[in-house]
Amino acid sequence: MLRTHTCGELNVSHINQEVELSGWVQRSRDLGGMTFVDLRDRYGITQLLFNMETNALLCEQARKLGREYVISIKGKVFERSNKNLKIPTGEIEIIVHQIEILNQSKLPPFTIEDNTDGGDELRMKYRYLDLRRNPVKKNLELRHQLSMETRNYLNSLDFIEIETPYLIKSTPEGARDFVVPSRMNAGEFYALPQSPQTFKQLLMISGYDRYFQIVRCFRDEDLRADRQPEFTQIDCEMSFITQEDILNTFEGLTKHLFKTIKGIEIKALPRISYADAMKYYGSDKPDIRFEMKFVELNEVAKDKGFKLFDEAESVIGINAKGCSEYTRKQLDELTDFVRKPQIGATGLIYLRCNIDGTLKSSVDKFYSPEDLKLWAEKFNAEAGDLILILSGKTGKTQKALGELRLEMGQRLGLRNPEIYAPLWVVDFPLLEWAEDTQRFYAMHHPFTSPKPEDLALLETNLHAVRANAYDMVINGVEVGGGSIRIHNKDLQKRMFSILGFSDEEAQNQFGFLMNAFEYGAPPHGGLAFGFDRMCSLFGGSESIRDFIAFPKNNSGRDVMIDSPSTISNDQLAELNLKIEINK
RNA sequence: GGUUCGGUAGUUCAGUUGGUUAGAAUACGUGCCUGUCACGCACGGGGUCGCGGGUUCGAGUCCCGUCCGGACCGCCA
Repeated sequence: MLRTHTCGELNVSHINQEVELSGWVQRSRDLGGMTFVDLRDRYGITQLLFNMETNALLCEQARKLGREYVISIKGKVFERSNKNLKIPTGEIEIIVHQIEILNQSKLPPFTIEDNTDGGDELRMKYRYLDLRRNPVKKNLELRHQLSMETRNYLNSLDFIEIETPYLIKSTPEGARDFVVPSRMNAGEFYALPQSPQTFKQLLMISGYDRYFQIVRCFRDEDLRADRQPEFTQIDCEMSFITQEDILNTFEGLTKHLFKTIKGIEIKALPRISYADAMKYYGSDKPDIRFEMKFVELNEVAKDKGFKLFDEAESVIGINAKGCSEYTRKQLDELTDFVRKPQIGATGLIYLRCNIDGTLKSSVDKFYSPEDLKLWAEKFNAEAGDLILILSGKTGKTQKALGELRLEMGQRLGLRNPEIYAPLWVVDFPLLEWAEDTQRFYAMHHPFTSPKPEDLALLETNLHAVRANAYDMVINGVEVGGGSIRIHNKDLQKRMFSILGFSDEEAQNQFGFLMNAFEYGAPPHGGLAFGFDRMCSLFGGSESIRDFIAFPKNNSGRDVMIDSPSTISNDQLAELNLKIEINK
């Protein structure tokens, strides 16, 4: 062993002990007659002291140490005359009598400090240096704690962790698959799993009635700050349960994690239907840290001669409390915001509830003061409030107003990262109609069961069928989702046929599952949490990259190892592949 | 596939209407300094202004193209 202690554990109780420490040189402070060196390892920083008077040779040696040199020292623990109460080891220091340089270091391309001077790109290229920094280290430790507590909790409820294969079969539904060529089966490919969905269902059929897995999943889609091509899920499935059992079990997991990791007691999670989420928040993942619910104005705003509203399917608005003093410039900013192509509204109508009690709107011409008063009443508006109104096609307008609601929440400081507001969104539609391909797609996935009371609608109105599907949403982030699955072969076949699969295609792609349904499939269901998102949420960050040791960039590249890359002709030949790039 | 922002010292950034020798901070180097802990002070080295083309007497600055990176839309059952 090159150490008797770590750099984070020595304190006044160790005074006068001979110790041996190893680590990296964080920085040194040369005061002429004496030199201080901060020695760092995973556990902390310990100050080393070299004195010119007592050991000039060693002190000269210490002065030559560069940043990130790896050294091992022997010395004695002393109480400091000037204590630094900002760090746990700040009351002691080591007077060194022997030093060994284990390895030198080039000057790092960015400083290895909490507030580094390095930009994202450089930090990713030298990720192994970035990982030495405290903020990143804390994130990985948080991730570890979350995974441990998840395992503790689920283990205590008799869940067992079972690994499922990574080399599986490509299926056309859902996200694009990453594929892997098979050397032994020329011209054939494995696909990496987008999720272990079918395998966990098969485990239920095998009788492992409480399964979980903290598992890597792969999707070949464009990336975002909260999306990586490979990401981790807490994947869970249970048998002989109802939706209620699933919600309670994983509400319990969420509470357990908040309590053990953050020390926060979470109250019972509110449940709102998908329909209400869209109606009141314009989003299936509403941020309910703040109210600002949508109010519909159709009754009071239409048929008064204002063409924009008259022709709109929906006139809806939000009440931005205390914003009546917004300047023309601020209102213009908001108008520009909603008109951005990503939001897609055509314009923004406002109603100021002035402090003196008067009402002022951008559409005064068309409405009497009494009309405007009716509007204000709908919002329970008080003097000082600002009503912001959008109109148009219902779905699009809800979505745009949802974005505006989040923007106003942000501006008003209502999206406090210290506050956590989890909820369940339930009763999702089973199916989604796609105009471009003129067919239905499963909103969740094709194994999701319809609500029993909506089964009849499968024959009459597919748009209206609701699913036994649910999402957990925290602070506007979809952290998890799942469903009660279909466990009956005929219903599964019916589902595939609704999705446009021929019997043959369905049998070909999912025959293994439907066949299994014929051998005593229990009722089952489950859900999966986005583990990376969960980490970023607990860590108070928007980006999941900070919580992944070796993440990929926006273009799906690992800039450190420079992947993906081409492969040799020999490798291609072995795989029976020929590359022809179409551009 | 699209929108948008950015690329200047090792690093993070500033750089005015196109005009003398491209700056700051930090990091780094040297010297001084015996209680620092973001040590301090002094001095110093450090630039293909992403790349290519164009406009101009003159381009870091304007135009076109291209590469790279960030955020977003589409996409992500």
